Amino acid sequence: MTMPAARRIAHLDMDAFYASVELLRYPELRGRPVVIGGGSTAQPRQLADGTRQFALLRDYVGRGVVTTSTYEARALGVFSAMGMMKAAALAPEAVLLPTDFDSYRRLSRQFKAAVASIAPQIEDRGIDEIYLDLSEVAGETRALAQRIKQAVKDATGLSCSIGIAPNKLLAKICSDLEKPNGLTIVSHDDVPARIWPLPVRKINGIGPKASERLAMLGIETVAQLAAAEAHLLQEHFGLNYAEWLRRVAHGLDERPVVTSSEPKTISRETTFERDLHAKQDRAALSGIFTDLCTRLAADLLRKRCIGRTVGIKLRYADFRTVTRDVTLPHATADAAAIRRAAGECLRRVPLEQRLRLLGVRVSALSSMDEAAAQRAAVQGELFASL
DNA sequence: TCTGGGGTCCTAGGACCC
DNA sequence: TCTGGGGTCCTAGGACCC
Repeated sequence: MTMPAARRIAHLDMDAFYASVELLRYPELRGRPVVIGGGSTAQPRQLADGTRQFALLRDYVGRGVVTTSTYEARALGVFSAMGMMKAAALAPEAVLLPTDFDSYRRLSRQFKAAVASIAPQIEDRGIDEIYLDLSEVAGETRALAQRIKQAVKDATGLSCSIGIAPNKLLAKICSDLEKPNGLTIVSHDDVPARIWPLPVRKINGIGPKASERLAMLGIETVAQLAAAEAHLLQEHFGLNYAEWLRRVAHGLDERPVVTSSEPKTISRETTFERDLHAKQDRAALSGIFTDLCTRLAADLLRKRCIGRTVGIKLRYADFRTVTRDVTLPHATADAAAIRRAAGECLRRVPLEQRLRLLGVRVSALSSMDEAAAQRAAVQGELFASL
């Protein structure tokens, strides 16, 4: 029997990415707690003496959340996804900056291009992280990782953390172990010593709900998960998830590094500054709804996509979320067609309660250009048959 | 000091078809 | 006309991730 060759997989994660990009632009903020996000639009003001004046977190009012924070802000308890008002209570003196996605995307392209020049097998996992398959790349592992880190630094001025392991599961866990500017290499034999002591929450795919339920079974570490009775996990999590839990607890994961993929859904949503009522705020709501459809149609066009299923999402004041969708006879990217279909969906949902969020979504996507080519081919056949 | 916006994947029931 | 088994599509909700 032949065993497949062991793989060499890396996970590369940029350190506090958005915040670090902002520090490139505003170096005087180094060492200070800085928070990005909150839907804030306030740009720093240039003063007459050449210095800049920044907004402070304590002056924030609104319902935004923290997108990223510097390590100094994290030391004060401010983390991603935390409500800004809560963050302001913890770190009133922290500097508040608005998000600037255009800059982050530009730096993202730069670091990925730098990595690709050394290791071309890249799986995109969002703006600030990637997986790499290094199995076919020459070089001793640590030296290779150092080269990649240096290439990222040279291209962007930013640091990253890299984990290298036989699979994506372990590489992802590793990249987090020595952050920031980390480099962690783990083999399968290291799993008991390096992975088992960690809380189960460190596993990508075990979120707040699952870790809560595991804790109720007395399972808090990966070691305890690895030692858990199979039937106990099956009772509480079902056959598939229980089997997955058992495998990841032993560090097993065969997923390939996927170097290209097509989008499945494209969506736009917005949380209102204050909760809106379908009747009293009908005009405002209608304007927002149409605007979402217009922006969504523009996104579809930019990505050369059309979609056959149109859906809405709404969130009530009490945070309950409902969705409705409808599948059309033909795929579309047209704002008015999307608006009509989404309007039908909206009519199927109760609207007595106030709303805090409205979203529009298009799925069952296909390529605009392939669809056009197929229409042309069909027309050609028709013509030829005449 | 209540909780953004953009995604992916999974489950589960019902319709519908053979 | 009392009841199958498999497959696919559609819809709704939820967990999770960045």
